[in-house]
Amino acid sequence: MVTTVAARRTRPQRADAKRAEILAGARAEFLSRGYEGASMDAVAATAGVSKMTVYRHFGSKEQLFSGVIRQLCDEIIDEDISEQMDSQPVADAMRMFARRMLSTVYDPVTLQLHRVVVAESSRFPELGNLFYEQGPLRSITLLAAFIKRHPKEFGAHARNAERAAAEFMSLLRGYTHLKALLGLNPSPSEFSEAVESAVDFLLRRNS
Amino acid sequence: MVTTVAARRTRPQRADAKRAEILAGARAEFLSRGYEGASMDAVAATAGVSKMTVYRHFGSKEQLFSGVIRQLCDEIIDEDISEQMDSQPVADAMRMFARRMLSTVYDPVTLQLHRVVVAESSRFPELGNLFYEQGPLRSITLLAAFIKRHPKEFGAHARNAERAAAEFMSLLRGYTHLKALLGLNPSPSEFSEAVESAVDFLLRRNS
DNA sequence: GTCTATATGAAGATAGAC
DNA sequence: GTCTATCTTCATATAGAC
Repeated sequence: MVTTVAARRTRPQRADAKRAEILAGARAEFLSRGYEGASMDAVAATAGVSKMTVYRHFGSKEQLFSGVIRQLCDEIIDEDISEQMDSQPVADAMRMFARRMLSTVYDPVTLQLHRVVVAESSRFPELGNLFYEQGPLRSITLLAAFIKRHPKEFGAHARNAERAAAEFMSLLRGYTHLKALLGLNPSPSEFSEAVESAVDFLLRRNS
Repeated sequence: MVTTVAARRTRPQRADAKRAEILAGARAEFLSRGYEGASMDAVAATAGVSKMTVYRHFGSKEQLFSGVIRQLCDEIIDEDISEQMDSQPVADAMRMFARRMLSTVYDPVTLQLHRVVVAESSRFPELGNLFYEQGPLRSITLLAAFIKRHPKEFGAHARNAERAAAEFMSLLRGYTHLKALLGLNPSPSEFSEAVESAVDFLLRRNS
């Protein structure tokens, strides 16, 4: 009886561990080679399991890919910084928000995720949706809520907060983001310039 | 002698015709399936030639891909509309420029090209460069020149015309472009709102 | 549940006839 | 120059032992 109980606990745990290793291996493979370029052999090798084990856990390459992307979309979400933003001057809060955004968006993993999801949006339309909702849309919504909490500072922008938030983020991304996605190396000054442009836009300080 | 002369003209023309057909077939294949997903068998079948002919003309899949992307980058360039812009009020010229940009950027072929080039920017870095230079950079440069020709209307923006032009285009793209790349269908009102936001930004009409 | 070994097909690239 | 036929490799997915 004792051994049975132990087995009941241990076996699923080991299975979960394998599952996590497979996901980790698949993540590396899909991010670096894309959906078509990735091979299930390489996934199994990287995860240190046999290919059969991969198929037992995920059924097919498509389902494994979907699992990897969903996990990444969940992980990449920024922590909610609304409280920290509310405890400082509005302009400082905006700059803080902007810098957090940039460090997330230009993280190499985020860039690769972006490339892969855009590339496979025809084959996996629901992943395109998921990526947009968990990424940009969350940030826009969070920023819009902040704007609404400070109607005086944001003036007319507060009356259309979602639109203002999206425009702020668009100025923040600029074409620097596209350059990074295309493999060009943006110069560091582009980031600080983008922050100032976006903040000035929302606070109407047209220098 | 007559036949020789005729042959001298005809053979290269036929070879060029085949070459064009191969490029057309390859374009369809690469745009719809991506680099890895595309097959040389399918390219040959779509072009109506044998696979050997494809290899005679282009040597390898990589070279064929490069040829296709280069051709697309050349074709997608907008005609120069500077003269038309100069012959009307500045605000109207900006709206015209904006609408042209949008119709180019949201063209299905452009969207697919964008997806593929971003996806393959690691394997083909020079194509990432080319795409940026022939696409966004050309538009930014053209718009910056227009701004410089009208320093009075653009005020402070004219003193940093390249930056102002890039910011204009960033507001114009907004997140609508990303949504389109992710397979989400933007609502029509997003386009006209983006045009007004971008124009208002540059002309400092903060409504 | 996980392994080794394999079925089955398709890919990129080439040989050799004409 | 273009074709048919083929080489070689590697892919996804599975069968069967333990």
